[in-house]
Amino acid sequence: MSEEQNFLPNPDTSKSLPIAMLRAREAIMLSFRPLLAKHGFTEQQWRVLRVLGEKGTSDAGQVAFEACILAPSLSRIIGKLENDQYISRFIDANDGRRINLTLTTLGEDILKKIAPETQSIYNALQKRYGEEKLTILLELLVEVSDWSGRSKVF
Amino acid sequence: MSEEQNFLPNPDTSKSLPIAMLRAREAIMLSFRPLLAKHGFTEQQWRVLRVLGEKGTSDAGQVAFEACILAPSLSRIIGKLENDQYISRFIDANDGRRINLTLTTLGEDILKKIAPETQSIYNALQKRYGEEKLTILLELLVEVSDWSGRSKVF
DNA sequence: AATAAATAATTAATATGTTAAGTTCTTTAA
DNA sequence: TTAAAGAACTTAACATATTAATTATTTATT
Repeated sequence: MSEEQNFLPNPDTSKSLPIAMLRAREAIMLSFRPLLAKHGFTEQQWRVLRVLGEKGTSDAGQVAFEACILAPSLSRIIGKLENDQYISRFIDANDGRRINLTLTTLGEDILKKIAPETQSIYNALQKRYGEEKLTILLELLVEVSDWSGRSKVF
Repeated sequence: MSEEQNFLPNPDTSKSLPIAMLRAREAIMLSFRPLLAKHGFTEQQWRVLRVLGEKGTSDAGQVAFEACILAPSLSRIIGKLENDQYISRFIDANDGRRINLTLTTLGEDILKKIAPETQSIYNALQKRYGEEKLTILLELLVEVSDWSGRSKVF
């Protein structure tokens, strides 16, 4: 019989929202990670490429927000992606502080190659969990993150 | 007018479940981080202390699963927590491979001191987003992470 | 126009995430 | 019973997270 103490007044970890988000995210990423690993990308590198493919040329600040990556991390990530020729960066003509990022042809090609595979993985997840269930979950998550007008969070 | 390309066949990042989880988690953690920082703990260190307070003495594997931390990260974290006298570790009597972890008196004291503050923060979040909404969200998240019987995920 | 305040990005320092390799101990099987 | 397989933890190597400090540029003030 193990010694249970539980002198805590707050909800146990199984009812902790931040921990539940971590676990659920991990469960989902288990399906995606092998694909990314196969192509030699990390999650974060892939998010940067996706955002650039989606929004077109964008400055680092926009990419950081959209990809949910803090500025210091992004600096290193784009350094590597540029070095590997997937993106190129240049100073904004109207604001010398801003760095614009854009996909190279190589970056576009790899994106076009991998994106369909991620779609089929996502379809499998929808089948597994139920499409409407995932839709509701997504809505709730967006609601939580949009509470204060998503201002200055990143 | 910025150059939109969007040659991607998969859902845009605003509809990506993993990204939505990241953002929502970040929105929630914004409320908790200042408290932890005030006491000099990281999120992960705090999760380890919470788990030990909740479950009592546990081996490293259990703590890793409960706190949602991979084994290599946990090794470093418990090294620091032990060094700072919040926990102590000793080899299991029945299995020489296992490391048992337990809170020290100092660890229990700090837990008792901080836990009530986290509770009031959580109450504020419930008021902000609605209690039933958070409950539904939590249920959906648990459902996602429990899909394959939570076996061997960690 | 000169300077202070604000902004965008980077660098620095410490901690954690992730995968692979290594250690030690336990269990299995020949 | 002993060598092989497996399990639990640690170490290593590289990438990212987080906060603070720094640099360069722009905007606001006077």
